[in-house]
Amino acid sequence: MALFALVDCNNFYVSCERVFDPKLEGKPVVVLSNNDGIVVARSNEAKALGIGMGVPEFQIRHLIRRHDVQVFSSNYTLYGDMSQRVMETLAQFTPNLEVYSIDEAFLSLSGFTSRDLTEYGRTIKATVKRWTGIPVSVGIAETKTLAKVAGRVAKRSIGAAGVFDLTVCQDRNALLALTPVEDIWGIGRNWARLLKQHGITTALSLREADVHWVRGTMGVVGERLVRELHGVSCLALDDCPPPKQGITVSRSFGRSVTTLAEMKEAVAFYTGRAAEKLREERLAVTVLTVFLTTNTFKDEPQYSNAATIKLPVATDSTFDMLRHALHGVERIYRDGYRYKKAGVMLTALVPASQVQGDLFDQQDRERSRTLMRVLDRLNDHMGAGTLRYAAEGITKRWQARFERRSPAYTTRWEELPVAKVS
DNA sequence: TCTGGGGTCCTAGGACCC
DNA sequence: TCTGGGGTCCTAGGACCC
Repeated sequence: MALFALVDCNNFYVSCERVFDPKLEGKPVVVLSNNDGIVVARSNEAKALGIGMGVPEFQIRHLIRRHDVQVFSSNYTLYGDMSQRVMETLAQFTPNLEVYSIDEAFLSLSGFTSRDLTEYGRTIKATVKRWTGIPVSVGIAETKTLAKVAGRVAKRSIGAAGVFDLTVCQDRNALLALTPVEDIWGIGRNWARLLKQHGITTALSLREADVHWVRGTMGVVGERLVRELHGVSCLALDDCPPPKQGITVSRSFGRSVTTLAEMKEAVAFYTGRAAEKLREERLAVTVLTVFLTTNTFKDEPQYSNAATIKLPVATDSTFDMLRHALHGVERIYRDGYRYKKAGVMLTALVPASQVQGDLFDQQDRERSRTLMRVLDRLNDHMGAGTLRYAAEGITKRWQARFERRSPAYTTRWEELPVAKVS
């Protein structure tokens, strides 16, 4: 029988901030998205105040002021590093580990059935807390979907204290009946609405729904989900993820961009970042898309467009990508609009080691590769942006704001936390 | 004044081929 | 009257995830 544990970091970004600033413990804390736009993580105290996920910051200012909510800009360098520490800790417990997202992992526990799994879950939870400072909850069940349900119980039930094993649960049906459909992994807003229209409101009623009807309305995804709720594992542990299919870098601007020159600077910057990620994955790109858009929330003239460029030869060189990307911007940019966002997408990726040559390719690939290697190493060691392209510009007035960002405690020497003894 | 960013998978429909 | 059938590939769009 298949057996999974879902390990989920509690309020992950908030917990990362708390590790380095314990005074935040017990207080309402939120972390904001890029550009300090919306709420992306809340402490339990912040949730209790009614602060929703994805709510724009300006809509909750009154709550922030009244309850002295601690607000942070997101610090992805810190969260990425902390995530890696958590995942390395989990890897101590099993080689069969799927890192599902920045704050979640599935562990295969097949073959562990002779143990007391709740006890094992507690050991995992305690070890992660001790080694990284991050609190997690653990859900255990025969399928990934049920492990998610178990994880939800682990988090909410006081008795569970952060660990819940569904396989030894006395009354599984009652528990599924207490799980609203919209809280099931794989059921989003649209499907929840549709299911409710048909009287399906809980995980239990979805499990008991007619499979053919589900297949007809929700396709194979829905059918798989119903089977998973029945305890039939359809989603295997994916412990060696396939190579990325696409790389996107896009940002909202800190203030509107209204000139072609500034737009080109922003796109040059995004292209540089995308190219770095591409080289990290040892991939090369064959299709590059540039897009830009005005602010759809505003009542003003709207325009958005994209240029897709098929490259003659797959490349991982920032210079190649810059040339095409900037040409793309020139093609789609229209004067007279206030732009809010732009981005670069790299698709149709191939392994960098297998790039197809081109008879008419005049460039010295080897030289450009050496240059890129030097550039990446330098930026890696000396800090991002140490060496960058003239096309990115100097002023960067378009750059997003992070006004309340915590220090990069774990990844920059000059921002290391200091312990003072008095 | 102020509304994120980066992904995956599935499906339907059209083009094209034999 | 009556205009094949089946496969593949690609793309756009819709759903979802964190």
